[in-house]
Amino acid sequence: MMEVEYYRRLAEGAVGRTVSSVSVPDPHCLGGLLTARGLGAALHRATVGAARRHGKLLVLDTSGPSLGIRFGMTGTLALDGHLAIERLRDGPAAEGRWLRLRLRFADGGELAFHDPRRLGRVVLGPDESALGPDAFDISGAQLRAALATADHRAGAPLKARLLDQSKVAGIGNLLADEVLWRAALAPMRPSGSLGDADLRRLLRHLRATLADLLDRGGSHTGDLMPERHPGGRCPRDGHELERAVVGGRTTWWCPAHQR
DNA sequence: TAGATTGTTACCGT
DNA sequence: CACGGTAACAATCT
Repeated sequence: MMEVEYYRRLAEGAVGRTVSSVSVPDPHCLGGLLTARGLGAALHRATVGAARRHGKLLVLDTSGPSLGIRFGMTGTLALDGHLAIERLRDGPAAEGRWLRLRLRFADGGELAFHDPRRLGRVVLGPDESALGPDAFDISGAQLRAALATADHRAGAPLKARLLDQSKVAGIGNLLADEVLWRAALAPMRPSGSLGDADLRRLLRHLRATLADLLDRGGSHTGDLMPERHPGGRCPRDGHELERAVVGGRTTWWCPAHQR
């Protein structure tokens, strides 16, 4: 999601520019019933009004319909030939090998969506109502509500709730592990079991981690990242990390200090 | 080579 | 019905 914020910032450079044509080298990237022809007709001569982000969804509002882009695991964006993430500058995306969608602007520039693994999707009029509050500006009350469970229900594991985009929008697998590690909370704890002190600590570390990793360069830049392998050790106390599948994703945590 | 992968969603069981 | 777990998707990388 941090990555998507980089894409949003890059896409701000498209604001005020008018689409002259749309090409879709890989129609597989089109979501729902959208066709290349339909997308082209909808965006032709549309002017980009804003580049917004809601969780991992990038939204380009235009004078016509809004364009929504989900990046999957490997999608990335380039504006006027400049990739959003510098470390990918010389990568295959720069060759155009995985170009899935390209908007050309009347001024001669272009916005390109590249996606090697093709899990990303492009839609018109994305449904944002299914997304919870954005992790960047979630309040304490909203976080409490996101983790709350129905009476007498144990609830999903804490990490599963954090990954649920309808509860909190924008937290991915690596970020979830990093935040829980920093907040000293075990990922499999029932989400409804957190007390006030736990919730305050989680919110504080969520905010700090987002700011920190955004500054460092993305969700893969966390302190836990280099230790996510068999034999990896906790950077805080040196205890061997444990691995399990929680919330459907590979999860690494320190059994010594995460409770 | 076998296994893992930064995400989403349809489907299934409780 | 609401909730939560699982597999599938797709292609690449280690």
